[in-house]
Amino acid sequence: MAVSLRDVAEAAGVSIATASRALGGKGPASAEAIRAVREAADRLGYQVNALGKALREGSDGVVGIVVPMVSNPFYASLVHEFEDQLSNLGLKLLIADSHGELDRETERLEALASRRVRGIFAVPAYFDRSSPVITKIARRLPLVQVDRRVEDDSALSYVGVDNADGVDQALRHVRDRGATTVVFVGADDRTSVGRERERAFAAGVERLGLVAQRPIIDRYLFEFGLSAAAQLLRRSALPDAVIAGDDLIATGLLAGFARHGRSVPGDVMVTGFDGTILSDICNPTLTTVRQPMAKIAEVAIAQLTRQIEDAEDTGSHVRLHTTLRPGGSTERTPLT
Amino acid sequence: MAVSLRDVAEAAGVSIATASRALGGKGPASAEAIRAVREAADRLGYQVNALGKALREGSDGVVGIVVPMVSNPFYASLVHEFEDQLSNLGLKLLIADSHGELDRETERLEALASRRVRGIFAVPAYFDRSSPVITKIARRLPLVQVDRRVEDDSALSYVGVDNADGVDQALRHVRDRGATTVVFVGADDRTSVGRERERAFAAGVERLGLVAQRPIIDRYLFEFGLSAAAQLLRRSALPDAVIAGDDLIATGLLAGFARHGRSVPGDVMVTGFDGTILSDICNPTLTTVRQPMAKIAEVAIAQLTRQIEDAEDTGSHVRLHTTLRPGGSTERTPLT
DNA sequence: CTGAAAGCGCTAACAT
DNA sequence: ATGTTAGCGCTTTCAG
Repeated sequence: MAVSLRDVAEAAGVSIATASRALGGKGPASAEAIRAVREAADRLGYQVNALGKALREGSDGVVGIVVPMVSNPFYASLVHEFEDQLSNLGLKLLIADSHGELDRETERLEALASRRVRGIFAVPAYFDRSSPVITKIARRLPLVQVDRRVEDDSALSYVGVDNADGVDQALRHVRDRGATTVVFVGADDRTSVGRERERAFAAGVERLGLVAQRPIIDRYLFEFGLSAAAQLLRRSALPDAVIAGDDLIATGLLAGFARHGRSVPGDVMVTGFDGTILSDICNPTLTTVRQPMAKIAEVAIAQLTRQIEDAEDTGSHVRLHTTLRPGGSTERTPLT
Repeated sequence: MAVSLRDVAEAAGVSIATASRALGGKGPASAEAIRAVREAADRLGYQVNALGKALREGSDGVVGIVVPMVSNPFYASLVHEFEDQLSNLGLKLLIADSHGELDRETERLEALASRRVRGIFAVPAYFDRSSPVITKIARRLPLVQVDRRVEDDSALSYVGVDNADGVDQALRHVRDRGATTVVFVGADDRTSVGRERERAFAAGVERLGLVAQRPIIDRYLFEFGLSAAAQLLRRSALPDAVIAGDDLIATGLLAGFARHGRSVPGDVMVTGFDGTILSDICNPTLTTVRQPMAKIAEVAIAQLTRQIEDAEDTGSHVRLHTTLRPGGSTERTPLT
């Protein structure tokens, strides 16, 4: 089998304790011992067994993240950011995909917890139904909610964006470009994000004096955007602008309208949410509400670190700002 | 701290061994003991410490995957597939991002190996320079190369697609639509995939009697496709078709041409590679060479499983077939 | 500075 | 069927 510390110690002619100190650089060790042990370790191709080390130390340098769907470019980028920044701290990332389902989410969270990861970043599948698991796990170990949160989470940490303001930015943007009738095409209204965006839309419409058509709500999928476009075209009149719940839906709308020969932004304007690469790729490019993904990861990691260091740390909620990035999908002469 | 098996055993009034058997369902245990132990475990909120279990058993149910960049939709989807299928086998996925850099790749592979993961899926950063580390790790534990491979890897397992045939499918497709001059815009020619596609292009051009312009090679990035389009436009004449190294580059080309007022497929046809969601999102939709991602994951997992079960298992190479998926980017009347 | 020994939590012989 | 015991590989008192 693999070579263990014992083998190295034997080969170096020292005790296993000395070998450990020599390699770990923690306790005292003579230069001579260090040299001999290092030499033996090299020669034998020794590598610490992280499991043994972790068992002894209570936990290893692994943190987990549970996202609803890695293949959604937004979460892919987010995971990328986390992996990146965590690696600079010497931490590894265990990733789990909940598919936005409670069962899978529960199972994954339990698995991570039982592995004694140092902490967990979670994007809850549901606003209400995920609450018990998330709360339960958070009692056992450091946990930071990212992007989405659960209800009754005043004791939990959370990092996300100001969705209400984000939707408002989109609404004002299309309003300034002449829109009077608008519609919201969003998703997952049983998630905090879905609810927040949908409500912000309703409130914003009211405040800005716009007219809202009946919203269409389903899932964060390109295919949904596609079918939503068809649905909108079946209605008596197209709105001036469609505010989509995320970039995936927005690009689906774009493709759907194109497929039916409608022009964006000519016949209808479209805005997205997230600021993923998708917004650059589509044609016209997508006006979207950009989330500061690197910053989200940074703040979330800082929060988790604080919780790890101070078990008493009480959860804090952080809302970061979004920025509207104008693209071709709303390119009209602004009103003055 | 957390409640351990010992606590449960005590509470249930049995020995720790009985408790283990009662919970694990492995050895013999009386119905009465099982009931008592379960009850105690529930009451105390016991959860196995996966670390202790893993140390004892030599490894835990974790496998690792190292990809060059999770935020590339192709790898995001691949990771998604792996996570999905592995979870059905009760395995967890530890993910690492090499950024396509040798240093990071080496570090991540070592870390995974030292954690005694059951096995590793790796997309090597380089065809040549990654060879030593991949080979070394593969000697220590089950490893399957995915998508890309290293040189001198006859002893290593590999699962990927027939890139040569894939590029050929694209070439024949544009040839059938009237293309005579073509150009390859690819990337990472120090990876197996980059080389294979580039060579297949050169060979295919020859065989089909087409005329190739000087290729442009850089990285698998949208931004590169964008600048490559500009570069092509600066040349004396635009080719009839551009064969891109992947979807990211292809969509960059599409955006680049659009930005300069050129029509695709009118002025120039474009094909991609991978079959990611990007090909649906762009406008026109992208004709692309689809990789069977689910199948790739399936075969790779089967190979890893075989290696885990049989340490002597000698590496096998599997090349899966690609399928050309026609999109708007090459929509012309086929010649007859 | 070094070695002996304990123990992290768990499972698997082995003995009863 | 159950309990005792021996480690998995490592770090860390505690003596010396």
